[in-house]
Amino acid sequence: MGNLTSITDGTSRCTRCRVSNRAICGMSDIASHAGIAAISGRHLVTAGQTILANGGQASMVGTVLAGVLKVSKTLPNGRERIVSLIYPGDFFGQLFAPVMDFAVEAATDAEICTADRTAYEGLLARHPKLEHAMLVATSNQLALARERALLLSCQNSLERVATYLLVMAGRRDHLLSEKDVSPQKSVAALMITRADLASYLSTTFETISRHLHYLADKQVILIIDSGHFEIIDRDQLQSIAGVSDDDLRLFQSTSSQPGARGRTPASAQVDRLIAK
Amino acid sequence: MGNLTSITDGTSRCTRCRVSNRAICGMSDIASHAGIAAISGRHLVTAGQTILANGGQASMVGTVLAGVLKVSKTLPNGRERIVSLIYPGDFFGQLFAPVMDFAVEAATDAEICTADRTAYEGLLARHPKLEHAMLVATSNQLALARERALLLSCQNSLERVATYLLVMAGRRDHLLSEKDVSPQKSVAALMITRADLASYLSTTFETISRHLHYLADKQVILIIDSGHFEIIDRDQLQSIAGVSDDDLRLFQSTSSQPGARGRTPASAQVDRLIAK
DNA sequence: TGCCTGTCTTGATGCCCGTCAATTTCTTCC
DNA sequence: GGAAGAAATTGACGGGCATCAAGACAGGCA
Repeated sequence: MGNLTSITDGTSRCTRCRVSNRAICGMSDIASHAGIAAISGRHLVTAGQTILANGGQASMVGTVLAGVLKVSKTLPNGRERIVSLIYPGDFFGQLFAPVMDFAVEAATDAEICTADRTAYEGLLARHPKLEHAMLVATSNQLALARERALLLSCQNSLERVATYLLVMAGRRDHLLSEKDVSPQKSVAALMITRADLASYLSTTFETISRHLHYLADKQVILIIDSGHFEIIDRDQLQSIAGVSDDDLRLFQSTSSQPGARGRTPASAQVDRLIAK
Repeated sequence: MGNLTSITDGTSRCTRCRVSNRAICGMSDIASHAGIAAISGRHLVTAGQTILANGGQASMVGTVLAGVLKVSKTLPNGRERIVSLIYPGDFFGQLFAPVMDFAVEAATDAEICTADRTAYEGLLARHPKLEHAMLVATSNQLALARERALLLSCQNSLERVATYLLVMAGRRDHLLSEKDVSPQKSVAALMITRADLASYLSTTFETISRHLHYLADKQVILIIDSGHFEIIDRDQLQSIAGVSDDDLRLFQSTSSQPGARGRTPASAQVDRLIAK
């Protein structure tokens, strides 16, 4: 963790963590809570920075506090793909395997909370409740990975773009509703560059650009700026995407704890990072 | 479990189970071992039979003893895809969620060992070692699902077919080597129909047929019959697939326990099912 | 043997979308 | 404010592969 920018201030205790209502570390009992605090620390990372390298040591695991991380992998032939995106409250890293199968990088400037992997594994061994929470979270990640594999193979590129817009709009709606804000407009924020999005959706940024403008021409969405899109006709967008509400819900839950509906303490920095 | 064909014979104890060296249930301590035996039972299923329906109750979980199961899902537009294949020793089903996100069906005639889901979850709660084993297995499944998503999105259809042949040949080599058999030839058995394979590889059976004959024309493989292919030039096949040995290994381990190298007791039925 | 059904093979056609290329717009930094 | 570079837009072209279609082949059954 030597190359990460550490933060030390009065808010580094887990109980006051801004994602404690969503993250693994907020779900466990007091004892393990204290244990996590002892082995973890907060860090700032800048967009593009590598946190864990593919093929390198799986030295740590962590949770995203703000911003977006990308999990990516490169094939021998040089083609690279973003396998999954990690949002605030989500766990990242790799347990029980010393060598990373994937790379973890910051897709945007981000704030993360990390712990030494083996120390964390020791904590899991000592705290069954924490291990249980970890199993639930991993099961959810597995369902999500399979759902993604399905969409990648069944949908054409327009459908994938439409689905991403719906998911991101739903995610923001959900976050805002947690803060008792009910906005008139439903807005999808891409949060990441077109190139990253293209890699994630398994297409090219030219194709993404074309599809976004096609949807705007059809009056289904309104382009606010190159990173924000207002959903004008949600029904039609969903019809184009060809997915059910259930499918969307799977992706929208930023929570490791399905159905958890805690209150997020207001945080100017989270707002800024989400609004970005 | 009412509609499954149950088996009751002298071999239904977990300690004598033919996949106990690979499966979850073989990894835990004696106490949980006994617990599993109390809530589980063996069943025969025939090819095409639905074991757990998408959208239905997640009533049970289980382990495959012989044969192949397919995990599939249908999108609202009617397109169906096989999301993953479950081989002997692998866990199947869905934990901590009452409604199935996917369907589980028998791709071939198969023998499975099942347990009531909530009873199994209770067992996990009482036996931390079992829960730990479950977490390790789920983490591995997650890595595998991500690897598959990567290959689906990075490889063209010829590369995917080549990869599948390598994986299946490697899997068989590995199983045979566990029995101290070292065959001259390396043979890939598809084990499933071209239609299922097409769905799994996200292509059509026509394309699969073309690619298999293309590889045969190039003297890379030899068509034994429509379901078996001898690997003549492994290096070239791997070069066509464009994957590393590491990538292949991820798929080949039928074991939930990475690196486990136990002895499989010889079993005529397993042999028949593998040879099929 | 002949019919039928399911699986596999092989050919012809079209289109989605990746690739290349040329601008245009936005960002950053002096 | 202007230059340099990155990101995004827009157009033209071609190939991989899905789709449609027809035939080959094998197994089951009367």
